[in-house]
Amino acid sequence: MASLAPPDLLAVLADPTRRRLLDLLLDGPRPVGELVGELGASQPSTSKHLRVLREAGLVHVHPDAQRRVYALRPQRLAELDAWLAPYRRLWEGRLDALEAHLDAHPDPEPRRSSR
Amino acid sequence: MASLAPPDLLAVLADPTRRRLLDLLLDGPRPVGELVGELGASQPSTSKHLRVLREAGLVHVHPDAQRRVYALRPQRLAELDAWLAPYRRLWEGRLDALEAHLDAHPDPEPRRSSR
DNA sequence: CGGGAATATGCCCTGCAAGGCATACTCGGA
DNA sequence: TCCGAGTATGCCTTGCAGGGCATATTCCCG
Repeated sequence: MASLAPPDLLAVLADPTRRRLLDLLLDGPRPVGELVGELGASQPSTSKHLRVLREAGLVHVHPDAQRRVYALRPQRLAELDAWLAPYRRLWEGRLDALEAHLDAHPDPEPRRSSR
Repeated sequence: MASLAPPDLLAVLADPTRRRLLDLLLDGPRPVGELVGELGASQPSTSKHLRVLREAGLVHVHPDAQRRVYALRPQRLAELDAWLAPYRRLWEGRLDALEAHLDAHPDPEPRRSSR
């Protein structure tokens, strides 16, 4: 089951600027102008990033006169959370002990080259 | 080599091939050869991706003769989980009302002239 | 109506990441 | 000691993402 429908999501989140945008939106919806200000990026650049976020379903826009108020849309991130699930079991469980063990022994008992 | 100051974790995960590698490793540690086989990618390419994963702290290598057995290292993913936390609260909680509201406004139409 | 504010788009340019190929390296076994 | 299996690396090329700039677009207001 491809819990992570569009691999896009991770790719979209790969950009620090976009993550910063999401962070800013954590405080609540904001018009582009404000985002531009706090971001320090140019307005066109910001708009483009917002578009990417919008197309990824990570934000939502709500027109207010000539303004566009962007708001967070966290649902999509639930998919990321789902993708993470199988791994979470690993880092949460006692497997960590095994991991630590391996980490401490870069070169344990050599095995036979049997296949 | 900075183990504690990894390259953008999300940037590393942005690559589908690398995610596929992680997925494969969910089943347990494997030598490069096997990974190459199941991945369908070339050996050099696979090795490069593994390197990126390794430098990001997402996998761990354990030499076995001329083989390199790669294993998952989920800890780093916990960071991603942590990053996700503030958003999780949103999609899990009381924001449902807002979401419902947003749902009533199909916004993702770029071209909308019916005003 | 015209002007101006707020935002989106299109185009161009640059840097970087990913793939392919050949090759260097490192073991273990005969 | 030499050979071959298994893996890493270096170099080159290409496609694409992101930034900047100018401009189109859409709206409010006087």
